[in-house]
Amino acid sequence: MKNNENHPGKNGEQQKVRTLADLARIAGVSAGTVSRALAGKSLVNAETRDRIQTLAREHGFRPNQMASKLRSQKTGLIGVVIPLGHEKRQHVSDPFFLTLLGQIADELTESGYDVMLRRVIPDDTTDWLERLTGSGMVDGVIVIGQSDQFDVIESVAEHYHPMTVWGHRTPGQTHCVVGTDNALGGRMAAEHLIARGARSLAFLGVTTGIEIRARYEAAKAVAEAAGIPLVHLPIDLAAATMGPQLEAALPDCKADGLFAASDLIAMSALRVLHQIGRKVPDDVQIVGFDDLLLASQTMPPLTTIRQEIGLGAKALVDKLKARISGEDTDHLVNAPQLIVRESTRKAA
Amino acid sequence: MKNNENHPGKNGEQQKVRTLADLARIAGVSAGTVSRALAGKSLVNAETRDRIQTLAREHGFRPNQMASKLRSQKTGLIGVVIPLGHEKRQHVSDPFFLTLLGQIADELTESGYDVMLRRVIPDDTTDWLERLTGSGMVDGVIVIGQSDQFDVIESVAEHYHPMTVWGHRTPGQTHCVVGTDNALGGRMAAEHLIARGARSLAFLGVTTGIEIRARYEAAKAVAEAAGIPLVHLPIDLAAATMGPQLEAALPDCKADGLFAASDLIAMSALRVLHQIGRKVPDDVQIVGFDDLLLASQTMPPLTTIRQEIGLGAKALVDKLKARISGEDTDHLVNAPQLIVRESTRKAA
DNA sequence: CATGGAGATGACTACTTATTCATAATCATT
DNA sequence: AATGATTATGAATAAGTAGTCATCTCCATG
Repeated sequence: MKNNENHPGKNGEQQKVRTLADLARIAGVSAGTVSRALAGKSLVNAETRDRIQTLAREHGFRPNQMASKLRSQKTGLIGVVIPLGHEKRQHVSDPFFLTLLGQIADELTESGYDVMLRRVIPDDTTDWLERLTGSGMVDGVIVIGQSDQFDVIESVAEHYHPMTVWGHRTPGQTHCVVGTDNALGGRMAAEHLIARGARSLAFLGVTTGIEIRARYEAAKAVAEAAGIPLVHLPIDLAAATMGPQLEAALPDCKADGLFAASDLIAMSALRVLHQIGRKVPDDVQIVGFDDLLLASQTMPPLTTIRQEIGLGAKALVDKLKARISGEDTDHLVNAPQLIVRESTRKAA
Repeated sequence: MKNNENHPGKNGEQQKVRTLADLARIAGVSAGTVSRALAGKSLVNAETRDRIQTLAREHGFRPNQMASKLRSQKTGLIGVVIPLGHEKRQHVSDPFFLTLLGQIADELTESGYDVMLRRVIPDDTTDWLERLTGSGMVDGVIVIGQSDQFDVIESVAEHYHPMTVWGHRTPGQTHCVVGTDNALGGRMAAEHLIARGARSLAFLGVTTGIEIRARYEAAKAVAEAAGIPLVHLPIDLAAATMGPQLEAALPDCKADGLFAASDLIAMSALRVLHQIGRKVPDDVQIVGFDDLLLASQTMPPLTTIRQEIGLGAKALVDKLKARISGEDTDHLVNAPQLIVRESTRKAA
């Protein structure tokens, strides 16, 4: 036992307490006891426990989480990944994903987990997901959006269990998915536009992502069944680029019913339509998708297909927790909801 | 050397390779060599290194990050905290913070760091920040917004160096801050409104947060100097509640020049003004703050005070990296920029 | 007084990797 | 051929905590 521990020495200040062992020396107990005391275990004498906890507080000591996690083989960390396979310039700025992310973070925090956020641009690599699941860093993974990485996610899901994914349900898929019935949403939008008198439709949005493609295809089917044309304008989902694209595309577009892949696109379209002098909903009607908060704030307020973000976030987290404890989970495909506002006409 | 390695045995499948030692056994080298090989160190024979790396790939082996981080005493993790001291219902939904978060995540990813996202509602606890800095979990911390927690941040900054904060610069403060000159922004907004003919001003936004208070006070000073009244309408920053509040407050508000604490409030105000039949900018002019992407998409497009989010994110990360390597850093207070669009009148 | 049991604590080890130090092997030089 | 320099590798250790097991103390019971 060195003698510079008990009496602080000439410099007067005790060393910084960095480890359990440091605190143990000061408290006159063993490191093991300190560990138990700070964990609030009942195996330590209540008095000793209080003394140690007080001491820890005085010295501002907190156990090193890395060591704790390594030892206990639980990290308390959930990886949240946003793959940006298409739309490189989209960054994480997509308000729908961000809202979902926020709610997921809420739910995870509530459950005592921390969130490790990772944005990946898969590009040519296919191990972006493996790198996270195989790292021992996280107890589970939530993937926000499948982008164009369906196959990669699928192959990881075969051997990695604690993972849930926001996105589109494809029959027979392995990975546990929570999402919206995009086909139903697309159908609702097209049917609504047609019911309110639209005679020529346009779909605004790139269909690289599987979710948006499903919306497009469902709308297309409805239009064809009704004998109404539907053109596809591949507008970017990134806020920065969609504006110019719409300005280029809309003046030549003769459709009187627009179905936008997202509220953001719809909002931008509203502005462009206003600029080129087309009245909404009299000259042209428009339906968005998501029902973000801003959908009710546009002028005119936006008719849109609502996705239940809060429910989705809760389901993603609940199912993930179930899977972490080894259970199996069903998919969850929420029915979207048509929210009628003023960007489409009143019922005849 | 056990004999069940070379020929997989009756069960056919080789065991899962979980640790360096496992792989070392298979490769016929020591764990240390595997560690060096996978780290790409030059101390191993190139041929051996390739062989080990190939083997690792075949077995889908990745070193356990927790152990690695514990050993090397670097976590590669940056904590990003959003304190929500006021505005509990705001969640992380605030688009300005989310945009900033996205850009910060970009910058950190670029520098090889991972992001640990934590949303805290300090409420009555004062150790929300200590708990993160003292946990040994992160190499550094970025705090997005000071909320009403200036003192807590300040006290942590005294002993915890690798931290940068987005927010307001207060003379004499210890913690390294990056932000916008809010007073200048407030001044610019008020002066612009007055120059364009406004004769009675209103400020829309709660002033609990230090940044917004600075905007308000600067605008107030300008108004007083010009002999023009300025009323304060404490509108929530949360998207869900600001709408009803504006609907309640704006009809009775006689001001012909509105300065909104955020673009979101301004956008919501535009809608309410439209509903109650007041024309923008003819009857009433309005200036926002932030210059989010949506500011250019409103109708009419929004005159606003632009904050450079991209620059801010880059500065927060660059300064943090400098502080992690022990350097000291200056504050950075960016001058905001007046972006004139159509929600204010043309120059006379 | 001896035994049993409960309660409290310390010693030790596992978790997995990175690094240091020492050793072995190879090659060039005198 | 012997020495030194160089390279490659293994063994041992350290990072800090959590959990297991053994030990020790104390008190009650017979």
